[in-house]
Amino acid sequence: MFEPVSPQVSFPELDAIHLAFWEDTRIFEKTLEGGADKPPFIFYEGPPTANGMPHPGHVMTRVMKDVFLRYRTMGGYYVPRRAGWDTHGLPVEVEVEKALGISGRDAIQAYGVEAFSRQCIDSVFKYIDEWQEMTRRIGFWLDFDDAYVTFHKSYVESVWWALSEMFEKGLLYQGYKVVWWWPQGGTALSAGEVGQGYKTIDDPSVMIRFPVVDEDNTSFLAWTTTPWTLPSNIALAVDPETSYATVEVEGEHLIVAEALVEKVLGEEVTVVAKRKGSELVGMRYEPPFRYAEPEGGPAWEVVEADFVSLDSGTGLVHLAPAFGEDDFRVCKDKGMGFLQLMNPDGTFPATVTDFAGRFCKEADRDIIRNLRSRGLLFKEEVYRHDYPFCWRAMDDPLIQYARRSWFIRTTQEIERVKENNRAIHWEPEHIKTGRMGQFLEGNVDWALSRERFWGTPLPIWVNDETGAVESVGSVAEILERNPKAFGHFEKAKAKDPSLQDHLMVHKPWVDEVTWVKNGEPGVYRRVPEVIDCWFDSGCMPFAQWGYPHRGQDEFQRSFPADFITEAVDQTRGWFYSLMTISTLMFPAQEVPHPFKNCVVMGIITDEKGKKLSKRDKNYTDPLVLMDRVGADAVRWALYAGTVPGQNTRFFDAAATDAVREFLLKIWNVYSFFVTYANIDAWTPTADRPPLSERSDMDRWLLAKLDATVRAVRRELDDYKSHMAVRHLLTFVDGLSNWYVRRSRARFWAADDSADKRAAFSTLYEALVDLIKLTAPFTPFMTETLFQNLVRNNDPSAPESVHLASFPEPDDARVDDALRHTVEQVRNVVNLGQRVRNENKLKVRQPLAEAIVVVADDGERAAIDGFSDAIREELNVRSLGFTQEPEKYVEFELVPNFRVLGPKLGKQVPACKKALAESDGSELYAEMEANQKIRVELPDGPIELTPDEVEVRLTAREDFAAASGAGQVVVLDTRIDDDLRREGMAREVINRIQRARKAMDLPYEARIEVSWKADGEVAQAIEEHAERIAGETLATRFESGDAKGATVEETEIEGTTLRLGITTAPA
RNA sequence: GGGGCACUAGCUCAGGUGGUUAGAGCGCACCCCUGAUAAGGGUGAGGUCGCUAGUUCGAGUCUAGCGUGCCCCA
Repeated sequence: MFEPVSPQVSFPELDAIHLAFWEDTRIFEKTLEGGADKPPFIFYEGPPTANGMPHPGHVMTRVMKDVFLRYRTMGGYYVPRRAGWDTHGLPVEVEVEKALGISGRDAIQAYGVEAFSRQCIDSVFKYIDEWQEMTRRIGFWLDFDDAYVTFHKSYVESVWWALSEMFEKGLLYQGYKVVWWWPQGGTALSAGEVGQGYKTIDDPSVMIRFPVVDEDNTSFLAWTTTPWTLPSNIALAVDPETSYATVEVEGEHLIVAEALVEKVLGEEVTVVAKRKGSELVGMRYEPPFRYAEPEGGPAWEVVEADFVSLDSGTGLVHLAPAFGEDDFRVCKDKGMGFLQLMNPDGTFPATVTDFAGRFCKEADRDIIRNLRSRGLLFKEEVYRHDYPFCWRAMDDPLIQYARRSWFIRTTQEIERVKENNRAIHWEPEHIKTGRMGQFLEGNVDWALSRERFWGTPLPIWVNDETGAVESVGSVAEILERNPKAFGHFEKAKAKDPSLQDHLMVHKPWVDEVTWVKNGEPGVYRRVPEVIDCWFDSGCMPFAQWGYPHRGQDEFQRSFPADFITEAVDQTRGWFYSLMTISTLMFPAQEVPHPFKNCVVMGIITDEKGKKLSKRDKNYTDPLVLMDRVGADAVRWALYAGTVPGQNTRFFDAAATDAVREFLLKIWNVYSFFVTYANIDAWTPTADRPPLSERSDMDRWLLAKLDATVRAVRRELDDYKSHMAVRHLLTFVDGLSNWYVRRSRARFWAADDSADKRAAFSTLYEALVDLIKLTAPFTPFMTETLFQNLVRNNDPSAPESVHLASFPEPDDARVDDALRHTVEQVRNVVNLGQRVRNENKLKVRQPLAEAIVVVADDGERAAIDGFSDAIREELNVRSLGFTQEPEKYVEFELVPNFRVLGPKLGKQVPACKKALAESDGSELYAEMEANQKIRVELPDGPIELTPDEVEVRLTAREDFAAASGAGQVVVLDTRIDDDLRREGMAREVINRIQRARKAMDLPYEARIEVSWKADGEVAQAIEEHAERIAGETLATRFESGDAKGATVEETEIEGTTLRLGITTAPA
């Protein structure tokens, strides 16, 4: 027996039951048992930051991870799933700053770095409960107990090891990086922060003379909106392809882009000479200021650059590499020198005698005045543009400022990174050559260091006297150099035992670690920087195990990963850091590594395509949504609606649809099955007729199921979950709307026939395989079905559907011809229903005949095999196949382009024309008779075989007929007395059924009916009394005064019918 | 400014290698069923596949240009 199933179901309630069940019985842990005997399937969890609330985007990546991991688990793999947390970086610091009500480096230092770090460590798991609950609720199995954490000492030591290796290989170096700098705050801002602070302001726009050396009375006219950077000028940039004109203006010669002459200098000028930009390159000029000599290379020359625009300015751009990213890049490429005449606090240093101590932007006016007084200023205007300010102090402008910074020389090994990238299976494919490929093409060295507090400290120690540099890869290496290096930390810990050991490798404690070396003067002290937290997470393949200091075996076993998935924003984030670090660290490893397959999800937006944001409240909290519709609905909506790489408009309606379109359909079939199985006491141990003895309908369902199994496996193997979803939907439609609908009578049958046993067996087998097939997608509902259908009846069955095996292809079930036939049959039924609809012939009214016209003999016979089904669906007494098709249809022969295209080439249009102009019926007859036809083409006659043409049938208009997909269905619309009375009888059945429903009778309840009617209706009832009684489960059905518990009076074709209905005594 | 992605029915989206009647769900209209029933189902209307060229016997699908939107970077 099965537990009775209500057609009404609350999925959220079932969720709660299964979550408890899985936890109580430790199903997740059991999927990991026997790991040594199974092939491993390695997954890396991209560590989220738990100091923000999870939102639907996180739900999406989590369910996407889960479906492939469950699939592999059921496929017999050992699939460990270790959680991880990303815990370093600016977002954490900002949260803490907010909580403390402080802001900026100085404020943090004033507050105390020690206390600040301790606040950070407390903050990183602020929302860990919400994260774990969301993860649990959505059904993503993840091992949180053993999570890796990026701030843990052993993790940090692994990262140190990686950095130290890179340092030894010369891959880690110090250089300059231009950042957006907040002078008043003394800190760089991240791109995200910069983006938040734009204001529209007016800046001076000045054109300055740069006198040409060796050309008398001639100046370059260059343009800038930041006069304060002029003392640090290094070069002028021109576009090599643009034409530059030397123009005579009031006795002097000025060089500007030819296209801008009129705009800049007016019409009253004489062009003296023209030169291409490339000819100007290398020319020297007098800089406007000479407070200091540039270092590291030549200066004050014209160079070419790719960003010079003619939209504004003069076509020559002043370059100050210390204060512009483009400037820096161009000057570095050309090997130019460097000059940075500006203190980090935004004031001019003493060297700049005229403006010493002045704040950069405020000095602009004086600088312009100075230039004017020396005759160098040509023109001054006001330039209105968007300029970034500090988002925390909107009066403070940001400036671009070159800072000393540590880099990883990724460019040195970039070809190997590219090779690795090419070997990875990206889903969607275009990431490989597109977003990631292009990113790698433009690769620059990884700016690694951050002048912040809460991060992995850069493990570089510099001798404060000799400048010698050392890197270390572990605490042990430090202790070798100085056994008492952490004495201060031990002391602090003795005073406060709550101090976590993890903090000994963090600021400020690690900054106190020093050592000296025998025979060497000076003390080794750590550099102040911490590192980019993307480097942390990129180290996770080995750092999660503490490798190489420990966890050697674990690392070997779990490297590289088979599968990872995150959203597209990780392309330049985690995906890049994983790939690059792995390439640099493990040069001998066969590509791809450290992951083989990567599914890149798009981002989730609201229904209008807008990014989800906490502030706009344009999404429902995932937990609230799940409590409303259940986790499976949310999961299914995401699988059905998201395609890798594509943005997804996810809104609550999609989850509601998922319930109706998928979950409830399966539930209805399940409920139907259990109801009748229990009535008949059918159990899985009953006799199961062999496949060969089952009906076409049964074998069709199982053939369809098998095709679905193959398709779903193929798509999941290929990481195309959205395609797998479509196959499942198609199967469920066939199961519900064809198999069950057509087979219901077989389940009602009173006797214990072989056919009924076949029906139960088939439906049972299909349901069980279906839920296994679906379990990775909707783990909750499928568990319900599995427990009741399988586990309840078989104590030896797996304890959970998630411990069961994923369905395998079964060659015995394959029957492509049968699947094709049923498609044809369903099409015939649809066409017939269309004819009825168009002719207003309700299905209740029987008709004499349906005539099917098809162009193919074999198909005709196959369809005839389903005659019963078609006759019932269409309510016709007979199904016929006409001998004279031309009476009902017109034939048209069209080339089979797929076949004829390659064969005929340019003659295809001629062939199509010739066929269209011939008499289709004659051609068809000829083809039927000879299995070939002859067609005259301009280039000569050709012969066509049946597979080279396609026969199209169109219904003639003078019949009640419909055509489509190569078939025509004609209905005989004549209704004689006999048919009409049968129709009336069906009306009577309909009225009694409605009354039963109104009486709320259980469907197996027997009734007694008395009826009263006149004329043809009475005659119809008498003729069909037995059938009426049978279908309505009436044990007595007789004419007479309508009396009973319920008396119904209705009308059938103008005749009054009175019905008296009583429940029959048991 | 650079790179990437997208543009298909009123809405949300599918459409592996180009093949001639472009699909689904929702919504809408009409209807059916009433023993899966506070469910289920059918039929229909609705599309110059963003625009313009090109390649091809044949383009939603390939190429180029343009337009619009989104994402990443600057």
